[in-house]
Amino acid sequence: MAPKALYSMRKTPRQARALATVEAVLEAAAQLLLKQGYDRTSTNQIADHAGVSIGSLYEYFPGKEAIFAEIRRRQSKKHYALLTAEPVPTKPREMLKHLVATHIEHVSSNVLLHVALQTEVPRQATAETEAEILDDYAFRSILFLNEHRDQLRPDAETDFIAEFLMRVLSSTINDYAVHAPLRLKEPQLAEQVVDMLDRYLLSEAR
Amino acid sequence: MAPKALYSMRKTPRQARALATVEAVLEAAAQLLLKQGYDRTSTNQIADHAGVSIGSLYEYFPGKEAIFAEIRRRQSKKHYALLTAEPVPTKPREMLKHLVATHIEHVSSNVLLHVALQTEVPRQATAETEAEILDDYAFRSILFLNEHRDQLRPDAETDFIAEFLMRVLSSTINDYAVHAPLRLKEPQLAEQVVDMLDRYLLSEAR
DNA sequence: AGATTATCTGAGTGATTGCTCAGATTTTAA
DNA sequence: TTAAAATCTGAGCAATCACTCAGATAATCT
Repeated sequence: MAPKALYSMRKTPRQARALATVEAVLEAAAQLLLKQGYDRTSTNQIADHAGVSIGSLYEYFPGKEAIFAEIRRRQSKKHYALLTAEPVPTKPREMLKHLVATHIEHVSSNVLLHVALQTEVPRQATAETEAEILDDYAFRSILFLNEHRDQLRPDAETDFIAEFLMRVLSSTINDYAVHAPLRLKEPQLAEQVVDMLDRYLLSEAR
Repeated sequence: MAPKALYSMRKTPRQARALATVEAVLEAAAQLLLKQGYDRTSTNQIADHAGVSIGSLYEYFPGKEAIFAEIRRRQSKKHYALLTAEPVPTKPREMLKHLVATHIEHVSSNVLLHVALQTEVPRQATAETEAEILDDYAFRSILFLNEHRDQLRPDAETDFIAEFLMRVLSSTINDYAVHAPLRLKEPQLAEQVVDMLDRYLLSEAR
């Protein structure tokens, strides 16, 4: 028996109108998420707002959670695109600046949606996507760190540092997004994060 | 008309059996949260598991969310108790060690519950409590930082540093709790966090 | 003992929800 | 042109859920 894919799309739209249906559903879901939160948004309501019948919705999404998982997936792709858009700096400090600035830029581009996805939508629905991003993110970091191994703190393994770096970076910025979104716009924040990570990364152990 | 208090308790138990009821409800709610998640846990189910009638439950809690808000409140009190238990170090680096170790200790004491409260329970239900903790936390930090102002980086305001410090610290450890709970037990984690914050705090600006 | 207050009970209610399905409509392919 | 495939429709079902209430039981007070 085939296991049900709870968080991925049921089938890919082949015709233009089908694609429009899917887009409308995602758009409506995002708007309702912001307006009323996850719990108070029903699939029927999403279909209504999208101008689509509830049957059509279930043609492409196996359930409520899958809709928001797909939204999350798209957000991640945007972030990834920002991150790998040329030119990517190669010097450590510039690289850090790039990582931090990109993360802040991405989060800022739609703070409300970013926060809502993180605080309203059940973890499980976004856990897979989350993990994929992190893995890729981590892989690249390890490569990068290895290139500059000689300049880095020798008291911890590269793998640990790579993971640590990314978790500090992303969790801190997410935390500001959730609890103090206005601070995201202050250049001070990016500066201090970069400075902190730079000092941490490039200094000798004590 | 009195505004309904959605997230606080309806009344305080006066007799011993009433207190037992409340405790049983909280205990059952916590267990079910871990086993099935927030959405799939109903108030009737909580009452059943607690060996208490649904009516009794609503005698003390105005709604489902209030139950979990109370659990959150108690967790925070525990953390606070740990944090302020004597002796609290006074030297900056020792203070940092204390903050980090306490946070990790608290989170580790019941990782699953900590994670579930953060990822499953709707934000609103815990937002107030969350804010209270942070405020107190911040207030103490500012006091402390001001005492050692001469040793600190002069390129940022004390208020900013205090907030920054706490957000980096707590969000990083929470992130590990959610995504890599096993790492919490590695001494390496605490060491690196302390080291990073120490370098950041005590160095001159560039 | 009697009165008052606190606590407990649980069947029942009204509302909502996620989702199915049998068939209509449109597009594509032969 | 016509058959097949893709897409859409939406009334309605089965299940669930948070919560109430009218009255029973127990503890406390006078």
